[in-house]
Amino acid sequence: MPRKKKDVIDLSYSLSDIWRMLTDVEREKLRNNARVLQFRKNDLIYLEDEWPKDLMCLFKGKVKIYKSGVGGRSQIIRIVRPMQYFGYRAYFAREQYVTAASAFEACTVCMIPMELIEQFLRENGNLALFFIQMLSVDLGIADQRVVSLTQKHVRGRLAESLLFLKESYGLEEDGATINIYLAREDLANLSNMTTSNAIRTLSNFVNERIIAIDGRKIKIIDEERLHKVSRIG
Amino acid sequence: MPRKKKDVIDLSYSLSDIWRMLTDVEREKLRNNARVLQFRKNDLIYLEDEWPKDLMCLFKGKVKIYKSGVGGRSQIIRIVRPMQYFGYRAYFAREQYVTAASAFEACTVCMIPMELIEQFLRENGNLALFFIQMLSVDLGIADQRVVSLTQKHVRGRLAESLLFLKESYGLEEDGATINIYLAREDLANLSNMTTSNAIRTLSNFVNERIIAIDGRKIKIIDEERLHKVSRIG
DNA sequence: ATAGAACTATGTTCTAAAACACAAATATAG
DNA sequence: CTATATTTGTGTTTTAGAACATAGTTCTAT
Repeated sequence: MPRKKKDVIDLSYSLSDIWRMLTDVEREKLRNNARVLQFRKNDLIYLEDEWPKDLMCLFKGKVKIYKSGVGGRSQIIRIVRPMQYFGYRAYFAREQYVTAASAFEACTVCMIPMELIEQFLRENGNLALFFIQMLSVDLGIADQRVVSLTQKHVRGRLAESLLFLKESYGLEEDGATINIYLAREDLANLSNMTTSNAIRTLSNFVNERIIAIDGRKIKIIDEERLHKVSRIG
Repeated sequence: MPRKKKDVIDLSYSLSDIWRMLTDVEREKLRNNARVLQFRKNDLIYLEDEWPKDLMCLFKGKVKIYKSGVGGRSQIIRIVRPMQYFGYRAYFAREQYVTAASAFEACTVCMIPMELIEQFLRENGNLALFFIQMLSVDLGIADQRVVSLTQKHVRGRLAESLLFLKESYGLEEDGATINIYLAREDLANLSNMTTSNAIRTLSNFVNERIIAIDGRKIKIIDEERLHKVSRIG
């Protein structure tokens, strides 16, 4: 499904976070081993139970990391935006993937063999700290998420997701419409609720003039209120 | 509240995971900067919103890492057993703690300044990998936990917690009693349910001859069934 | 040793959210 | 450009689990 990218890509820019920590020798090795792949909307990037091989950096597009749970119900664990790294946790833990990743929309992803990354960071304290920091931030978010998803009510969880999507992917030119085209089901899977509940609650938000919807496009009318609902419910 | 430990402790044994990766110079620095503190039952070890200073290694006792959520309801995020490290995530993420830690029972904890650890691992690839691996494993557990806590029903969540406690702290000499003395409330906070539900469900398990209870002591009678309940509910 | 506090147990009521059902509106493939 | 599949929207029913109430029991601190 994925196809190789033919255009020349400037890795020093696209991988700048990592690039700037490397020596010339390391940069050359990286250039020789990095592959850039294209994925289409809904393509799978990796699967639960696969063995991790590559560090992935999202160059373009939007990716969801999710986990299938009880009775096929799926939970979106985190979403990836361009310039972010993913797919490396399982390798470091010496485990198979416990999550799967798929493309919300057409994506360009850079794949770098994890062996190479591990080799680099054994010698490169800054790079090691970079990964330690990413993992630490993500673990903090995961801890927070456990409490939000289990303790907040439907309204609070959905409001939190909308704000989270806005933070992650930003707004369109009108300064109000969240820049992602999501099915209600994905919104539900992100917020730990049924699709009906996502639809219903979204309608309620519209009636309360907190948001406006036009098909799958969601416009935030009253961000203040949305924050409040996210906190209080 | 915490008191300094007077007895001499063999750090090379108690911190062996880290110790064996260090040079002689590093070991000397570690010895000069490590402090060993005693905590009594229910003592707080660190608090939400505090700035992290030390890497902590639990030498003796049992610790819970928890987070207070909506309406003061508390969620136990993870539990710590002897020889495990904790308290370092927030430092690496350059954040205040998002969790708190307290002692289930009398504990001995070794505190090592995080500045020292960071300094070591910048130069020591193995030590860096050690932390990367711990964080990666914990992040995988957290991802798994989000799904368990949100999708499993009360019975499944409680069964999972009992098995988890058994894995973490082991069994007593009889080969059946879980080696921890927990209030029903803690069991509830671990399993994301109300105390009443923990009590009621525990009673049900007793009636079904899956476990036996004697006060706070829980004996696993039919581990097979417990696994099944954890999966199916 | 004993009073008071905290914990455990169990029954009852209430409610948020899931499950189900179906119609209408949109996407997508041929 | 249709035809079919998928997604969205709403009303209704059901249910798991929270909330509440109260009593008995076991800690724990003085």
